[in-house]
Amino acid sequence: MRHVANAQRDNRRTAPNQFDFCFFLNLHFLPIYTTKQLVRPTTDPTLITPFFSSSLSSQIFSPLSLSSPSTITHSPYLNKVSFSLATHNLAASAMGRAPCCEKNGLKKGPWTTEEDQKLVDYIHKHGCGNWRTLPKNAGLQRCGKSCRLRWTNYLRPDIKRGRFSFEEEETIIQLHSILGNKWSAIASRLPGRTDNEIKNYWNTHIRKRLLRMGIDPVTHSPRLDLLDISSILNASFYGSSQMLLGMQQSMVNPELLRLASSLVSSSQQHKDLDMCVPKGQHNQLCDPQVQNHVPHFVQFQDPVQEVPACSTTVFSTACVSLPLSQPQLVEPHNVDPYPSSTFTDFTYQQHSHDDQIISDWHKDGVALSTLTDDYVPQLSSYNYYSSDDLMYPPLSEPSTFHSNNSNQNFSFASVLSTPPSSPTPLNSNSTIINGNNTEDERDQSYDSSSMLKFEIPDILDVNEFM
DNA sequence: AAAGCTGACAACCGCGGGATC
DNA sequence: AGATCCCGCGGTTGTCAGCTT
Repeated sequence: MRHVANAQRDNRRTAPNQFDFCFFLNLHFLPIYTTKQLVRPTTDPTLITPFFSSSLSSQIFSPLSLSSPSTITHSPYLNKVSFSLATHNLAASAMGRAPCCEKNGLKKGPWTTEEDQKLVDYIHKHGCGNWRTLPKNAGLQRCGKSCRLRWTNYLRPDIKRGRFSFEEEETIIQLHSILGNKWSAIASRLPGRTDNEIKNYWNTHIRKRLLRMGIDPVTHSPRLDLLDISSILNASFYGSSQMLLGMQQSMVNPELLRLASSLVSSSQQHKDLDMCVPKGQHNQLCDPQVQNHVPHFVQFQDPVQEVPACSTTVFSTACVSLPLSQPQLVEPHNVDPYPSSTFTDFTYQQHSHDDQIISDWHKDGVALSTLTDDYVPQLSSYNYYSSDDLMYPPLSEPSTFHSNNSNQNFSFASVLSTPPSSPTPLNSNSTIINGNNTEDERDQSYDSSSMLKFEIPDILDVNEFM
């Protein structure tokens, strides 16, 4: 049965993603101030007030972060000694692999507690020097590679297991938009998290979520081909009351309908990047290797011309322009266009090269921002965190931010992301992402009317930023 | 209750790059 | 300069638990 299930799973892997209607709605109209406000709207206006407060991230979700702190989750394999090596090797053989340890009679598969203890004891005494000789010296029938992986991904004492916080997830997404699948580089900026853990979390949570949102998880750009616009416009989708609610909020807007049609047409015209991509970057964009490192604000932009009153709002990692039905302009004052609280927040010393990449892209973002006279902002404003659920973007004015100066770029991340000089959020248990309670909570949260009708409370004086 | 499906994640693999000989 | 060794990385798989049908 198992192999049948796996075969079916494999088939699913190649199957196209089922379009999820609600994510289309999320995709283009959801303000992305930061996902936090939208994902976790609070009914307490005082928690909304510090909209541009660096302490927002820790405050905004406090009502929902009361759930249990991170719990240590132990490996399901840890106490399961019974492991069929023959079966495993058979499977490996079927996969066409050449098992690296089999020829040496070395054990593979799940680690036992005894093995773990041996490894830990040895490393505590001698350190983890030569992985090749370590297993022999430690009395383990494992290859060095296996020992290293076990140590680095599981046994290392500084590993922070448990659920990912919102801050961590946001950091992962931000960094992934710049670094691509450089999991180790991303992990170096998430203390206590391993690259494997982040990779798994990305693949099992974030990636799927982005896909359902119609966002290319590689480029972090909207992928119109992931969306079945025609099905959106199909009346059959009206079956769900929730969808209907969303439709009432989103599709009723004629601008949205126009946008939908424009998206359909523009989806066929995405090849031409000249209008927004400086020469010299074109080739990079064509290079899939480079694409991973291309912030999406330099990518497909053309649909925006279909939408009036779009502003140029350059985020540190997510260029978001918010379509407005009215040119309600908000110009943030006293906002450092290149604040130190964006990527320069990362004070880690490792991966200087990747830091340079981040820095470079930051500069590129700045450079691009200087082109904003001609720069066509990206149409979509989407929320990475809209998860699997309905998150209908508000079209109400207060929740949209525009600049009345096309040259005015400002980074929401600068004011909404993890506060500078505050490493604690990343380790905080206060905001939990993955886990039984939070996924459910998030589901409930998204389904709630407060989510669907998210608005910035009156107490937030938007005029202050106008 | 059983079968099937899905999510999650530990563990494996091959490959590439740097260090060393 | 070339060969080999070693390590780390990213992609992939296997397995289990829980859920759904």
